[in-house]
Order: sequence, then C-alpha cells, then structure tokens
Amino acid sequence: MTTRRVNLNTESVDNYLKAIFALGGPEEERVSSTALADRLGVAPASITNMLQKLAAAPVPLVEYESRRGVRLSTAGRRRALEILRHHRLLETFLYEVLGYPIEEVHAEAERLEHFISERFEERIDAKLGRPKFDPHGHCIPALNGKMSKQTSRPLSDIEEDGEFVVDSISDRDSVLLKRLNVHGITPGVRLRVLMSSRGEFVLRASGRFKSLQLSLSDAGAVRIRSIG
Amino acid sequence: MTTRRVNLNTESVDNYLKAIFALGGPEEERVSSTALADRLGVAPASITNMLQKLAAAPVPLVEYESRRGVRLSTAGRRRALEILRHHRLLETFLYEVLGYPIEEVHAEAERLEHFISERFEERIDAKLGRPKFDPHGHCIPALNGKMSKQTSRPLSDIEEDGEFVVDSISDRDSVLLKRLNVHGITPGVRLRVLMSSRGEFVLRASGRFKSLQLSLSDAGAVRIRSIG
DNA sequence: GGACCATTTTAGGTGTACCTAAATATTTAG
DNA sequence: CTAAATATTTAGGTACACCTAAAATGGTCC
Repeated sequence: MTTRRVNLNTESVDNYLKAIFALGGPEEERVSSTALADRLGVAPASITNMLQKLAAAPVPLVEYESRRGVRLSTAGRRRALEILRHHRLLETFLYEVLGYPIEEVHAEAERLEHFISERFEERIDAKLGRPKFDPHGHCIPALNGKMSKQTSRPLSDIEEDGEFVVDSISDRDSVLLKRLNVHGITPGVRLRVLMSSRGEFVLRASGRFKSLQLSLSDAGAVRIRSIG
Repeated sequence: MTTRRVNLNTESVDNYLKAIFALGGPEEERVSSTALADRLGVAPASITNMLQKLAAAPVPLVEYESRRGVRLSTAGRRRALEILRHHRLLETFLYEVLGYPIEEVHAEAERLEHFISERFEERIDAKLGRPKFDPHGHCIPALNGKMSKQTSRPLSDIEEDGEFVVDSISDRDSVLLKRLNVHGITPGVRLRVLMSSRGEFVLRASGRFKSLQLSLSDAGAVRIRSIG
C-alpha cells in the first residue's frame, strides 16, 4: 500500500493554518486543540484529525506531537501569511475601492481570500498603491512573507489613565467595530483613556465630545501605542 | 423517516444550473444527461444523481423525468440568471477596473461568482455604471432576472461572404479569445467575412491589414449581426 | 418485431470534513 | 500521591460530490 497523498489546498486547510498562526501569537507558541476547536467552531476530535493530516503531509504544514499542541512549519507559515495577505489586501480593497462600511469588509474578505488568484492579488495591490496597512490598522504581509513586528499593546493591558494613539482594531466583532467607528476610534487617532471603577475603560477620541465605555474583553480588541 | 433535506446552496449546484441554462439555449429545451456530463466534465452517473436531487428539493430547481432530459424550473432559472449576472459583472469588473487581459477574466470570474455577496454585486455594478454588456459582448442579466433576447447569430451559420458587426464572443476558449483579440475582433467591430474553400472562415476586422482564418467550430464562438 | 447500440440509471465505493460517544492521557487539587 | 476534572485522541458515522461497473431502457435498422 503506497502512502496515499491527500489534497491540502482546501479552504479548510487555509482556515486551520490561519487560526494556528493567529492563536500562536508573535512568539508562535504551541496552540492547543481546544483553542483551535473554539476558534474554528469545530469539535475537538475534528481538530485532531486535521492536525494529523497536516503533519503527515509530504511537506508538513505543521509540527504536531500528540497532546502537546501544534505550531506551523515553515511551509505552513508561508501559506498562512499568503492567506493573511489576501485577507488584508481584500479588506483594503473593499474599503477603499468599493466603499464598503468598515464593519463589513472582514466577512467578505474571509470568504474571498481562498479563491482569488495571484493575478487578482497583484492587481488590487497595484491599484491600492502597495498599501502597508489594512483599514483596521493591521500590517499587510509582503509578497515574500515578511511582516514587521508589532510595537503596540492591547488597550486591555493599560493600568492607568493616559493618552495614546490607536494602532489597530480587531475585525472579528463587527458590532464592536461599528461602535468604535461611530465614536471616531480608528487607526491613527489620538485617544484619551480613563480607567473606570470596575475594570471598564472609558475612551474619547481626540476632537470628539462623546465618550465610550468598553468592557475588559472588548478593550482587548483595540491595540494602542504611545504618542509620538 | 422524515425526508432529510439537503443543502442546495453549493458551488456544484450553481454549476449544474448554469450548464442547463446554457445548453438549453434560448428556447430552454430539455438537456440530456450526456450533454451535461460533457459540459461539466463529470461522469453521466453523477449527473443523474444530482438531477434527482435538484428535482426532489422542496422547491425543485429543475423539472426532470427519467430518461427525458432536464430543464430549469422557475426557481432554477432565477438562480442560474443570478449566477450569470455575477459572472458577467465580475468579468466586466476585472476587465475595466483591474485591467485584466480579456482572455483571463472568464476563469477568475468562474471561481469568484459563487462567493460574492449581494453587496459586492451591488458595489461593482454601481462602480461600473450599471453596465448592460460584459467585455465579450454578452448581455448582463438585470437584478430582476430580465435579459434581452439575442438578435445575433453564430458566424458559423453564415453561408456567403459579407460584412457584419461582431456581437459577442464566447469566453470559454481563452486561446481563441486571445487570438481574436489580437486581430482586433472584439464586440462592436465591423468585420469582413470570406468563405474559404473547405468550410473555413477568413475574417478581417475593419481598419486591420491581417486576416485570420477560423475553423467552423471556432467560428461558432463568434456571434455577429447585420450592419446598421 | 426482434437484436443491437447508445444513453441513462442503479448499485456500490472513494475522499474530505465534519460529527458524537467512548477511551485515554494530563493536569490540578486535596 | 491519588482522585477528580479537563483535555485530547480513537472509533465509528454522516453528507456531499464525485467515481466505476453493471443493469435497464429506448430507438433504429434490417
């Protein structure tokens, strides 16, 4: 029986790689099955299955030891960054060229990222003038897979009142995204932050009158950096 | 045992409906399994399977009697036209906005047509100024599914030398499409047609020096109308 | 009008990506 | 250090869209 080779160019594989990349964080730590199951909305058993497949490929996309979590191989990271590049270029394109509302770009990009060709990628990149950031403030990986490191930290890490610049905003919760947008909280904006009593954050964008209160978990969706 | 309901919102179903629509022609004649198998590059047995499923749905997408061929139901036709609209809007968009070479728009549109949202459709339609024709000269179905009738005929039907206007060109053969394009044979262009000896067609676009010889089957890909 | 041929359908299988339930390993808590 | 709780894997199934091989049907030709 020859080892039968499986097809790893599927939407599903894309999504697993993206999730592992996202959950691994900047240090690319090992990611647990449960965390993946949670993120992908899939039963833990399905995760095990897929990870075994990804690890057993002729060119493995992940390093996986049973019960020890998983992390991307070089090939897997390359693929993940390629998809992330598609995603962020698409978001930028939908926002800039097609005039999408900011809170809708993510869902559309999430579907299309798996199906656009290299040519499509190239054409929108050119049309947008080779952008470095998407409309949420996230860095767009370069063609060669290089991506600059984050110098920002989550708003939820702040412990004292202060003024900051909005670095980026997670695109995963469209309701929150819209709420932030309505209050002028968008990448690059100057932000006054007050810690309220019970671990809530009170924000006001520069030039705005209305403040906005955010829960700790919602504050995790906003990344900030120091002014300057 | 309750009748278990199946999911009919798949790329595959889209492709079957498109194929039935295309093969049925303007009269929407019944289409045979073999013709579909051929067009979709799928075994005849698979066709039977899918047609049974499409016909058995709570809202049937086709009318199907065993061994008598198939045709679209009202719901099926609506879906087919929706996808055709996506396809042609995408082609126009790729050509006009992203500057794709004409012979590449089809393949990309064919993949993306299944995944774009209503919003995407609306936005590109608006951006293009609500176009009525795609870059191959094909009519883009309106949102309500209306599509004007063809007044053109295939070049392959011509029996005597003459001058015509190019109406449209099939996008299915990208090599031919490119060849025609290079010779200036594009929708709206005035065309001189000479019948050569063995059922071949010799074409020259107005203002061009070089002629082009086309086989009968290739000539079937070009539709023409009378001058005026 | 019956035999042959092409078309179509039935029957039974494959690979992908899921699922649930049960078994097993690991971590944590007392 | 062991027992309970938690995390993970194995085992066995499902739906989808294909496949091949074999059976059934239908049209045509003498």
